[in-house]
Amino acid sequence: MKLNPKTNDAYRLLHDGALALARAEQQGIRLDEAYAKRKHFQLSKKIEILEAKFRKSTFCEEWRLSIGGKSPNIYSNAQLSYFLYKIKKLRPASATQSGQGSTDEDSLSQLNIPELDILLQIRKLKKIRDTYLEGFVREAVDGIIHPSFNLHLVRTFRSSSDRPNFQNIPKRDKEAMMICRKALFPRPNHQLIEVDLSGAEVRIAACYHQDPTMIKYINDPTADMHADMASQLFMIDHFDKSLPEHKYLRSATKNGFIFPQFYGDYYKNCAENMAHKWGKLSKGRWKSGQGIAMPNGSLSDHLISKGIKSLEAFETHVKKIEDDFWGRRFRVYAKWKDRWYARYLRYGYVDLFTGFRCSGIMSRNDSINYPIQGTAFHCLLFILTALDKEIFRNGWESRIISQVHDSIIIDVEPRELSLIINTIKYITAVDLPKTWNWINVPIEMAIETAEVNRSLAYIK
DNA sequence: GGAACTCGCCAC
DNA sequence: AAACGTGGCGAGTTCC
Repeated sequence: MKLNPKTNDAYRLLHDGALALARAEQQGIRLDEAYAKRKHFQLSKKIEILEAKFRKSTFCEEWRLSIGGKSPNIYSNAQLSYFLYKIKKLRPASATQSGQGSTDEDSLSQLNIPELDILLQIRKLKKIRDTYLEGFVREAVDGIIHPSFNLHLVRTFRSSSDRPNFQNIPKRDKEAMMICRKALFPRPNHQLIEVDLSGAEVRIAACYHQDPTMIKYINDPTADMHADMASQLFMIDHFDKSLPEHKYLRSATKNGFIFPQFYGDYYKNCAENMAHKWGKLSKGRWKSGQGIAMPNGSLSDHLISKGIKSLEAFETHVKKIEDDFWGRRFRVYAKWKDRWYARYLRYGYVDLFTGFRCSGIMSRNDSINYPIQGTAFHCLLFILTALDKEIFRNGWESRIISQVHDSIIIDVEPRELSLIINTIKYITAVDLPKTWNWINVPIEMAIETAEVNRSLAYIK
């Protein structure tokens, strides 16, 4: 891509940011190599056993015969797709970009073939072993990993990371998270901490569109956008966050409706995902007792009692809520999106508050998303750079070691912990809005810490 | 034998 | 009118 900072300030941010990130790269992260190799071995054993089990199955035997008695390559999705959808003539749940029947996790599990679950288990373990553990060991020099952080590769002016990529280490899946993150340590007698720009993109978006409803949600600690939308989408009369069922639907709404809507998704996808992926409801007409549990019965019973009896009816319902979301609740935001895209069509570029310019061919969603993503990252980079400067100015031992778009990971000398935290808070609350006066909502950093000598798996 | 592709899957 | 944004990487496959 063409790097196109428009102003001297934009150039300075990248220059100073690159120096700070270079120091993080040079510092690196300690790898417990013996652990990584031990885990690698254990995973190989497990994979071997699962593979043997799979190869003994009638399903695999059928597959073998279908290709003339050759041993199938169980890691070839092309072969698997051919066997499932051309030989066995099963109906693929979805298609890949090139139109082939898909063999991703969602599609395979919908076929309800027990042997395929073994295959999915193998895939998961191989991902952990080959991408993460093997990558860590391959890239370590004298027991230290030095990942690269790039500022010049991403269309939105975010960063990327490689050799190894330190921005996609498993976190959500508990098992994968523990195996991978237990390999990574601070220097001896130090502790790892992670500071996170909370709701970075939503807040930065608000600086652009200045929607009063959104600004209220951000400023009012008692307001809860996700809960409000969950109540509306699932027709919950009295939302109660202390009920696990309501808490689950709140998180489903956040990840299945609100964020996708902000990225430019539309009601049909949202409705399908909310019903199927999160609500565990079938396609078509619903029966009693289906879906996830609710305080009184199942989700299907609850929705049927509200007059929504099928996925199609739910889609219509979600469409109405989407119209309300953009047409009433966040209408200022919606109007900003229209104006913003119109301006891109007219000029062929969009400018960021931070002095960068995104140009080139963009979709409507791109033209809206890029500046928000980029600007949110620039806030993080500003904080990271200023913190790095303070660390060296004061001669502290603590070191920034990594960064993941809206968070910074620091290897902290325990006696400096409160100095580091106070410095970050000051930079975020005072220096940042003073430097960039277009910031008109509070920007906050949340801090999580691990105890001394504990791995990245224990940050909380 | 390597470049470029597809697919799947990890993160934000 | 159209319809989810950004990356990196491993394995398999295709092309030259």
